[in-house]
Amino acid sequence: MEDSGFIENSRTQMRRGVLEYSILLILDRDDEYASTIIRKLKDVDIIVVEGTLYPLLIRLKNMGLLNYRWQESTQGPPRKYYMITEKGRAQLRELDAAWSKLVQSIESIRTEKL
Amino acid sequence: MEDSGFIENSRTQMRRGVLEYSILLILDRDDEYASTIIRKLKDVDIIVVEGTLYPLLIRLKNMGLLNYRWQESTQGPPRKYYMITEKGRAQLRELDAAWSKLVQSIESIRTEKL
DNA sequence: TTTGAATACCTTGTATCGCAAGGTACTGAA
DNA sequence: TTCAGTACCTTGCGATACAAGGTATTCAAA
Repeated sequence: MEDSGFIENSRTQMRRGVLEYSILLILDRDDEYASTIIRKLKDVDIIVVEGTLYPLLIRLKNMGLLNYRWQESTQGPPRKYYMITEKGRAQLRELDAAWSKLVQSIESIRTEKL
Repeated sequence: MEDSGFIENSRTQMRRGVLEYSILLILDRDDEYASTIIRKLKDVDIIVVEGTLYPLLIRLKNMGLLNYRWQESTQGPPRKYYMITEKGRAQLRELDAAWSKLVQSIESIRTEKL
């Protein structure tokens, strides 16, 4: 790996850490299908591709955190709209806490409360 | 994977994302050897074990972001004190920016600036 | 009616990386 | 000289994001 690959790599790892969290946050607001989720994440510079998202959605669905319904589209094949379940919301609240804690932790290191 | 393994798993992934960043932050303040780094991270609830840290320090050293010197200990074998390099500091500044951006991104999703 | 472009969903193979577990080596005290 | 404590390092495994490629549906244009 060459030089500034390090930064890109590190950035990628940071993004990975919040992927599941981000998706649950988005679906907590509205039901969405894959392309919209990808676009919304991209809008805030969290780049995700299909090959990452589909297996992840399926995993979350199998864990009972998400569900989906098929919905017709005016142009193109039907879409799989994912929605968050009650169980998903419960987990989301825990992830909220975990994220806040992590932000605090980093802040502690930065300000030398060690 | 069973039920609340999800949260623990997600927490772990979040931590992973900031590991390199955390280590550079710590070494930006003082030179440290492995055990101290592990303790400082643990103090802010970022759990890391030896098997994770050693390869990581070696990788950062090979990339020229860190250096080390041997230093005697009053009890036990000599210690490998790691210190950050100029190059390391430069990359750290970029990670600072990347981290701030990510915190902003999550905040955007949470507050619906989508 | 058939072809092709656009859209959507999914799978496979690969590389990375953290972690559990286990190994080596140095030190000082019993 | 043996043992406990400390420190450094490696190996094998599992999880997972991503690149690349595949299938299916729709609609419009030829």
